[in-house]
Amino acid sequence: MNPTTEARPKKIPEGELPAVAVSASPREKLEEFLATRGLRLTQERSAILDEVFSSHLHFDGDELATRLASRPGAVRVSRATVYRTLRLMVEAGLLRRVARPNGREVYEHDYGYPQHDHFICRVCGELIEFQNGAISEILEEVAAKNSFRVSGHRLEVYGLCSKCSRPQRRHTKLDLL
Amino acid sequence: MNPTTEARPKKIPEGELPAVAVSASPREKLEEFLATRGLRLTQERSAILDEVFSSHLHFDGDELATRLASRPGAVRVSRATVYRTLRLMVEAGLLRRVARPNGREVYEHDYGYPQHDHFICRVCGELIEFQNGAISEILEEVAAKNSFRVSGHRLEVYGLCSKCSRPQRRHTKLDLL
DNA sequence: GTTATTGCAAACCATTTGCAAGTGT
DNA sequence: ACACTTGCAAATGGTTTGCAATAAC
Repeated sequence: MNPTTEARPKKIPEGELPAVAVSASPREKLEEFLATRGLRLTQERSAILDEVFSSHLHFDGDELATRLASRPGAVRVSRATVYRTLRLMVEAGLLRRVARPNGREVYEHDYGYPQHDHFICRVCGELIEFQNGAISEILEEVAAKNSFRVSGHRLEVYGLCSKCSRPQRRHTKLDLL
Repeated sequence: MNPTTEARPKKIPEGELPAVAVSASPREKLEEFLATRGLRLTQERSAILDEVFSSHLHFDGDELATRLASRPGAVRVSRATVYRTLRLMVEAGLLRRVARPNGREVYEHDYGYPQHDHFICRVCGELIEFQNGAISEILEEVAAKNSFRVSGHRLEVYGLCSKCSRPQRRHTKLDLL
């Protein structure tokens, strides 16, 4: 019940990191986060962490659970725990949610990775990342005028990717929104 | 089964409308849309249309269904029909979906209303609209570089509204993402 | 030894859908 | 008459949660 920050190993200089400099590994970051909450780094959480950061791809809870289940010698992790842990990792600043037009919550790395947004193809559903500092700047300006304090944003740009905008377009069951 | 555009009353100059000029009422637009699809403007759809355009507020399917149910002399409209019609109205270009961080799909007018985006307060959940043409321009540029063909976007800017960023902040159960 | 954590299965919950009855043209 | 529509209730489907068993510190 002690509210002071007694357990805070290595004060990491957050905020203005140069878009590439990673001060600590995702694992360290997670450990730090868990410590400050009196939570534990269990085998399950560790396995999830490994799987999540094994590649820089977008994924959803279900996929992740399936991937974990198919790892040969690893700990079994229930779907429930996967979802619970994903929530933790979002709170810890390791992951970020990126909505997709079909109800599934899609995640991506948010730690040690520069801010970016996405193009989302209405046909094939592919996510294409892009970076543009001007957008954040504009948002800050507009926010100031509205006395709004920005802490983050989610920008989804819909349309057709180069593959799907070719002459002979195929029909896919994906035209929501 | 005739694919020609036989029923197209009043060719409306879409696209570059001056942000205020409304060429036809939402009802006309819906009728036109339904006609081209061989669909009907039923009492239920009509009632939903009225309710939807009775105020320029954001709403979700559930809310709308409840509102409709509480209208004294009006037709009863089932929840299922409300959802079905909302989908139609999105396709017709009358409504647009604006995601909210809690799973419910939020709608807003998209016809006769200028393109805009939203600030979303993490504390009170309020949606504040703002307009900024520069953002769309930037997106077009970046998209061109990525051979992506933009058809629309959804930008949600999270943070604190002026009310909630005052010194003594209250605690609310709303801190997702 | 506590207290946090997990797995399971059931619960959630907004939205969708099958189907038989009803309605618009 | 012939689709298109509706309402109802059941189904969906990703995500969450209650609870007893289990593991971490």
